[in-house]
Amino acid sequence: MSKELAKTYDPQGIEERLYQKWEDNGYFRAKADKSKKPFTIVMPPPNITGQLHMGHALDNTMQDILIRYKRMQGYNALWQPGTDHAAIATEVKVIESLKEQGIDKDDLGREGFLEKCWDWRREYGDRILKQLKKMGSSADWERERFTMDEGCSDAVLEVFVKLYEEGYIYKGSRIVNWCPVCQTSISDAEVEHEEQDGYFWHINYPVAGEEGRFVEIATTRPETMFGDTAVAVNPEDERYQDIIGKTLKLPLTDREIPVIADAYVDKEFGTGCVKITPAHDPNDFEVGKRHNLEEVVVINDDATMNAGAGKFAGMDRYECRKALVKELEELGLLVKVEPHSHNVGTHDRCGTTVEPMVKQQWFVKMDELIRPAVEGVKNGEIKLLPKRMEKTYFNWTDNIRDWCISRQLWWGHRIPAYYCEECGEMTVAKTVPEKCPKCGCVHLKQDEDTLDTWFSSALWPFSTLGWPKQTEDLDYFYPNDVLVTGYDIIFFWVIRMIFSGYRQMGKAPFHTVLFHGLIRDSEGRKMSKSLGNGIDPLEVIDKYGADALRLTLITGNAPGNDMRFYWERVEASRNFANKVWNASRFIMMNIGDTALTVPAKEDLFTEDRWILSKVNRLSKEVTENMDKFELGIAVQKVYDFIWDEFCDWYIEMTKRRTYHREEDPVSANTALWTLKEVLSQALKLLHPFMPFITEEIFCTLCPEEETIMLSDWPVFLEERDFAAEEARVERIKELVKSVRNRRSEMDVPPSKKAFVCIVSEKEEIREIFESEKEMYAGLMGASTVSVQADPAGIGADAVSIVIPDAVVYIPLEELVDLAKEKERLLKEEERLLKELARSNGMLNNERFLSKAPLAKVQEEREKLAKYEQMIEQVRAQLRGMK
RNA sequence: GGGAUCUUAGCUCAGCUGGGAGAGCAUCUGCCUUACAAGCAGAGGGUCAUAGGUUCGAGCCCUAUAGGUCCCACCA
Repeated sequence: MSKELAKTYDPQGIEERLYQKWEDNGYFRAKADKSKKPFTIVMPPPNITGQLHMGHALDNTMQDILIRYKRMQGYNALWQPGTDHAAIATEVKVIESLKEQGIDKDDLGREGFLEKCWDWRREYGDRILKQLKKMGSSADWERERFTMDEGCSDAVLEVFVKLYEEGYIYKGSRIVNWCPVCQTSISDAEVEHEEQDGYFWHINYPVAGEEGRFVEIATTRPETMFGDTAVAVNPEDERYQDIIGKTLKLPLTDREIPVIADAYVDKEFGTGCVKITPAHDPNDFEVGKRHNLEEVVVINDDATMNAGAGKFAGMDRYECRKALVKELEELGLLVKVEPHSHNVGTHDRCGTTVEPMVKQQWFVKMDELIRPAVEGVKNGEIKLLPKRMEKTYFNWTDNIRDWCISRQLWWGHRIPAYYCEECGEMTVAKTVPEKCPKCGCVHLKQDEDTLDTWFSSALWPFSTLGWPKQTEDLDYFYPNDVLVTGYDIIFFWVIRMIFSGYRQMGKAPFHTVLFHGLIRDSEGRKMSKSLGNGIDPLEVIDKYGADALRLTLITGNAPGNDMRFYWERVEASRNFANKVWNASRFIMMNIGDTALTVPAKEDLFTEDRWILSKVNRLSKEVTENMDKFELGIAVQKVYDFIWDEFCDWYIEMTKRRTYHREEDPVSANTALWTLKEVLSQALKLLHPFMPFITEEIFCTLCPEEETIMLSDWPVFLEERDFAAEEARVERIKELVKSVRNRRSEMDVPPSKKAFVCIVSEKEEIREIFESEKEMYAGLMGASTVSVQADPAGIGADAVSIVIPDAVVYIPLEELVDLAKEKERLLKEEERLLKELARSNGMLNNERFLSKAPLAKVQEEREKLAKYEQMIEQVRAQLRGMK
């Protein structure tokens, strides 16, 4: 392969080619292999209705980073992908698309409609997975699963029947959240509460048999009055003691309802009298149960009023409200109307105001099932990151309510309950019973309802591995290791996976849950279709490449925090990619066809040891942060190393050697070898974050290697730790920076090379600056450097710079202004005096000396000595000027 | 109503167990130095929301206040 690279990094073309290579070579595959340690992540299955959005991009980037990292560490890393049938979301989409073709769902019938859903799934089901590939996702695609495929459906049946037989699943009449538009019940988790402005209508209910006496109730939903079966007051409320037990005439009807006493009523709120509508309000439902009240349903499934509403029958609930209020007003029963804002439940899918309805539904009894899931997090078997998510988690588990799992939809797993058409007996079984076990009748009808989509995703960590079959994969890859997901589905999904894992497998599904936040737009708003502020990750990839997008999503963000998306940040990431590209290009250009040999240890220059030591420790720090799931910190360290240390210093330091290789081939070989060595280490550390560019460079740099993906993750090596050389280079950097700074301040053109003289009384300091001259002279624009013990021979017109343990002189006759020099030195003295005061203040503090750690005190003493020495030098300079 | 979280440079955010405030972008100055102008060198810019407290020492821990965001919740 040629070692020529283009001048700027162009991700187009490269990414697709490399991805193809990875897939073709089966690098993503994971096979159960007892000789290796497994590392497993299951991908949160995206909906088959989905298009890649920033949330997916972030979620999958994080998973891919972890998987690639572990794979390089030698783990058998499985990233299990798949998609979710997304019951209601898909059904809505399919209905919409049918409508465009002028087809009505009901005309198709159940079978016909399901066919259309499967068509949809075939057409769009893996669209999003293809998009995920563009991100560089290294999932084992051959294992792709679908929540409604045969195996996953088996798992659903198995769990349903088991939980039913164990008594955890029951069918019952309860108040459920009903969506009148989607015409299905929904679980509590699917209800979003929003503050809405409404009214409080005060209505008089006449007391039966007592002409002219009324009870004033206050309601936000007057139309439900047709379903009232009582009015309740607080038993302690002295205002109403005398009417408890009396009867009221329900206006506009011929019904009479009792006044009951129930502690649920708040005396202070409203009028202290509450109309009770058991069929249309969850609280009233409870009150009704306590007082044996009738449940009168007055609203239809489509939110129109039924016959119970008398002449308002057939009207929409809100139309009825309007007409009813008008009528009450005319009758003189409307006392007043107050503005009132209150929380209204809406369906998270369609935004429709939820109607509480009494319905026969299927539920999972949660109180007992949730216990191991609570225990598992409490005892640390499962860690939630960041830790604060545990509070959210417990907040939910502590207030757990039974889970309504039936949906009045067609697309989904149909509930395996069968009813005898003769005697009505219900049988729950995995397969259709041949006959009714009670009466023997052979005509059985399956329950019309399907299951909540989360019922199947709750089983995802093990259903994807073959459960309920006891497969080798299941044995090897379960439990999974890490789950990566957004904190927004902690209730929907995470909790349900955890309790299902404990219940069905006897083990937690994973040991760590890594939560990430939301990606917002540049103004901090949620990205949403309705706002039209979403940024398409595919567009970002087209413009800047997948690596740049990945880097953008990972940097500068702490786990669990939301982040804002800025194009400028992508540009910065792209610039980094280009930097890496060009540094590599430079190195490869210099290596050319040279055959490099491993240098003898004594041939390594100070700077070689310094950078080797730096990258060595970098690998340790990156590994530590990866293990803590601090991906942002990990990649930041790699970024800083490559740009600030490797490119800005080391590469510059090697130029004098690589440019004059014929003069000293050994030195050039050592430099080139070190450049290559450090670059490949850095590329490996960067690979999980930026897989494409690192692969492209690595394979060009090391043609003998097949891929960076399967190379060994760098580990810290004691023999590559060069503390002394690091200290020497730090001294030199300090020197170079101060000289550059000075030159810039004095507007010395970079082209002007100057003589630099370094004066130090200390032998060991002189040794450093003397022996490393060649390394740094060019970096600070010096023509020649002289290192001496005293300032003899330096003219009074040289500028001086005080650095620790030395004074640097640069004769710049024509540019020197003595008055300014003096002013500058006085300023420097002032600065050092402040430092001295601070340091002395601490060291003179008895309590600091006695209480602070010894190392800290020592550190402070060293600083004090340094400042004292520097201020002495500054003063000596000032004295010399007089 | 309960809870979480945030407030750090002009902007977006890091700052993990308390020990002299950081990055990217933006701004200013000088450089097209044969890897990179998507770059190099240098500079400016912060009473770490406010008020108390704990501590030898607080951006970090505690309490209160103000403002923002989010989640949960059956007050009709």
